Amino acid sequence: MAANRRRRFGNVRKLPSARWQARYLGPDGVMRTAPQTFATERQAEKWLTVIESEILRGEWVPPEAGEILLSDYGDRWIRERRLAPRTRQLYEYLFALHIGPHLGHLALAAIKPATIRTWRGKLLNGGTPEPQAVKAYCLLRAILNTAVREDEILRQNPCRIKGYDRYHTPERPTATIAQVYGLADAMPARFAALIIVAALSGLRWGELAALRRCDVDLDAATVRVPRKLAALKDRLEFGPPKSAAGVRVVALPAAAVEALHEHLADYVEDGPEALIFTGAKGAPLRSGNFGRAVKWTKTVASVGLAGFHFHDLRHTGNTLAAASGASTRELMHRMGHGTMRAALIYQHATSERDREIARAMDRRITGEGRRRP
DNA sequence: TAGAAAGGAATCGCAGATCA
DNA sequence: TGATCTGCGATTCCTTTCTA
Repeated sequence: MAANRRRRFGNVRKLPSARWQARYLGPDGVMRTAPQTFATERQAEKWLTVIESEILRGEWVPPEAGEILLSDYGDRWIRERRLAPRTRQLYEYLFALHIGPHLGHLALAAIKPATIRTWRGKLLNGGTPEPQAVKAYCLLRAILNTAVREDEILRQNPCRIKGYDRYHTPERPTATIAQVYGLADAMPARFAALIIVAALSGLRWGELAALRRCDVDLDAATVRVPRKLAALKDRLEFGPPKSAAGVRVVALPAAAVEALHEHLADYVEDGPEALIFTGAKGAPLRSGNFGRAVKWTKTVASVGLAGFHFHDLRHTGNTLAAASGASTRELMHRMGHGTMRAALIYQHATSERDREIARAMDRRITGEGRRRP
């Protein structure tokens, strides 16, 4: 029995201690020694066979790669990824609060599915809301996916636990017509029309804040949505809606036209470019200022809508349109959802049908005992 | 469907304007 | 002159939407 034998892959040799050592040349050209010695030659050869099979299957990773700490890798991942500032901000927050403190000290290779299960349990038991825990899990999975698929320093992603990436989102409330008008009445007068138009058009906050005189056609009872107003970190910016489908013309029920008519006369400056909805001093609306100006939390509670969000007015409009007979496709048009290519092709037909929906909404509004000053 | 990105809610602090 | 209001920026947290 030779103390140093040549093999097809790697080699084994007997050490002076009488134990056996295995070595092999990796696909990266680096000669590596097994992390442990073996009692018998057979055991050393078996170990080499396993390594060879990993290389042949394309599953081999440099053993030192998995020693990178998650804190370092995650930090670099967030820094080097092409992310929008807002998303980067979100990921940094999630990593710093939920991932780093619990798993940051671990080497990538040391993170196993069991580690993930324990970590999630700790988060939830520590009072982390489930949606937060899910977000943190999804971020960690994305980071480790890069380690597996792009950097090839991990063989498998330990974040592969069924159900950990989902959580139940409670359905948002909708208001009745009477509640919408009650809310409008409870608002400072200059914001009453905003509430009614928001509820009856289904427009997003940013779309409403960006509306100009030239976008509203009271005779045709339509409102055009060509842009949105986005509150960025350092400025307000007018831009196109979130997607091409967001650019649309929405038919308004007569109740919304009536509210807009009064609002335009009382609160909107002359000129086609004048913003429809502004603050008391004419500045563009910002959600923060609006909430404070109208004491939103208290006001919605006073009309029996505690916990109601401004965005829920959009859901209210959607629900009302649905109850008025709008199909899913028609609803998507009103809401400005993105996957409605066919609807855009048949834009004329959709516009006509949209007008019908607005009329049906009117009938429903009248039927529900509308009260308006 | 996963991953990514953006929108929105809520809140706080600061500074300037307004008013009694 | 001090109190209050308002606009604005920043931050954290959560939800929705888009794209590959």
